[in-house]
Amino acid sequence: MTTDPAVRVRFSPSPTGHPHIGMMRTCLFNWAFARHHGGQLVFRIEDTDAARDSEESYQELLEALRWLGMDWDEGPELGGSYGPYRQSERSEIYADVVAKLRAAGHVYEAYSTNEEVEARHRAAGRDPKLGYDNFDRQLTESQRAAYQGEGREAVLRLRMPDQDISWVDMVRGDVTFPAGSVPDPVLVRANGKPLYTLTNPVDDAMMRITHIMRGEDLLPSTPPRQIGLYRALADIGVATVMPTYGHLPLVRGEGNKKLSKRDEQTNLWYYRERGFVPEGLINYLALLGWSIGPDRDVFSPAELTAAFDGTGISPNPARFDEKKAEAINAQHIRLLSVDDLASRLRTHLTAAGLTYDPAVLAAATPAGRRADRHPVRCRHDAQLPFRQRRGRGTGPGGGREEPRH
RNA sequence: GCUCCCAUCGUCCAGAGGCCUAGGACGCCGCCCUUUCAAGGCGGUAACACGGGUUCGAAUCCCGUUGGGAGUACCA
Repeated sequence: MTTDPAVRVRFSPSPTGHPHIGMMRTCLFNWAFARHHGGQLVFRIEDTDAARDSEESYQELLEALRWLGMDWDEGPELGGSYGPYRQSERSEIYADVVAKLRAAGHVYEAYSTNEEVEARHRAAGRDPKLGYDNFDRQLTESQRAAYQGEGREAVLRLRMPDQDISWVDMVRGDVTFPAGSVPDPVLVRANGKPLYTLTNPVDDAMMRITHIMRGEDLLPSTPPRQIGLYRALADIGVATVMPTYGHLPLVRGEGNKKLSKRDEQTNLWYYRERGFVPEGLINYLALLGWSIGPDRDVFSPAELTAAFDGTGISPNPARFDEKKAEAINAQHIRLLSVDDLASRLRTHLTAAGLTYDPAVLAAATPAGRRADRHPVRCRHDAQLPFRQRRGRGTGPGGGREEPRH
């Protein structure tokens, strides 16, 4: 395999639930990396789990990226030369790859149930929770026929290479998994539908992805399996470029745990509703595992992409600190022009079902920008003049509109 | 259990062997400014997990311990 000098990265979420703040951070790093290097960002939807994926969620993902101002070069709604970009539309491609893998002997049919695997571990005196034991690798024709005779349906598993698997991680340096520590993964379900374990590496290979930056939560299982599969894909001519991996530190919530989907703080819209501006949120997110330079933490998206070359990413997990996020956001708000802020305020006023008077808004905005942490609070300021006019006869802006900027 | 990852103030980041009596930011605590709340100014609080090496010299390199996290699905 060769190393392709042009940078091609991807953002490949599954459309389940609302846009997750951790996911957005992952996308941000990929976006910044692509923009910095003048490369391409491929936006791909991994919707191979019909039971969990939803159209609403997909639409929210699009809206999320647009709101944050992260543009992509290939993807749904846009096209590109490696499409389609929704995995649910790529069935024939996967079927073709599977046929080749099968012909080359890289995959095999497995009939074992989890119970049978555990029973075998127990019988051999091993920990029953060890995972799949690669038992079906050496099934004979007659054994296979017997299982089929019972009406069992097989999953397709990848024959993992019998060597240590190691790679140089962009964030962590050398990482090695000993041979035999990762069981043969299932690539295709018994019902014939491909799994993420197959589609993700296949698409990365076929879309010529050069760098894979994603969350650390995927580190223990995914890279070994993917590298194993990549070798097989190279063998059958599907993969030409071995991507470089970079595993980004986890974003944690208030506890010490990874941000959980049930926590409202993981939902991107939570921040938008609370008055975060995209610039502010992006700035804060970038601070989680990275820094633009010594003793500096306020910067624009443009400054981010100019500086973000993929080096210097911290390997340790970061806690999402809402207070600091708000503080960074507030600095961005103060950087906004009065007109700009006023127009953004309008959205919030309208969303809150409040009427607004342009004159009042114009008067309150400078004060709001000067003082408040986010537009939601400015909104209260914008209402203030009404109260004051009634109660104390003070003019719009409460006398605070003196031009101090 | 097994595999992998991580380890500097409460939190995030700086520090890539001597510049460190460890710096910035958020938070917190004072004071100043201010009709309120903010914002702003000034000051303060607070950390290199532990133990061994290597070295003239270690927050920085190596090993171990401890602690934390993640994964261990026909989810992604």
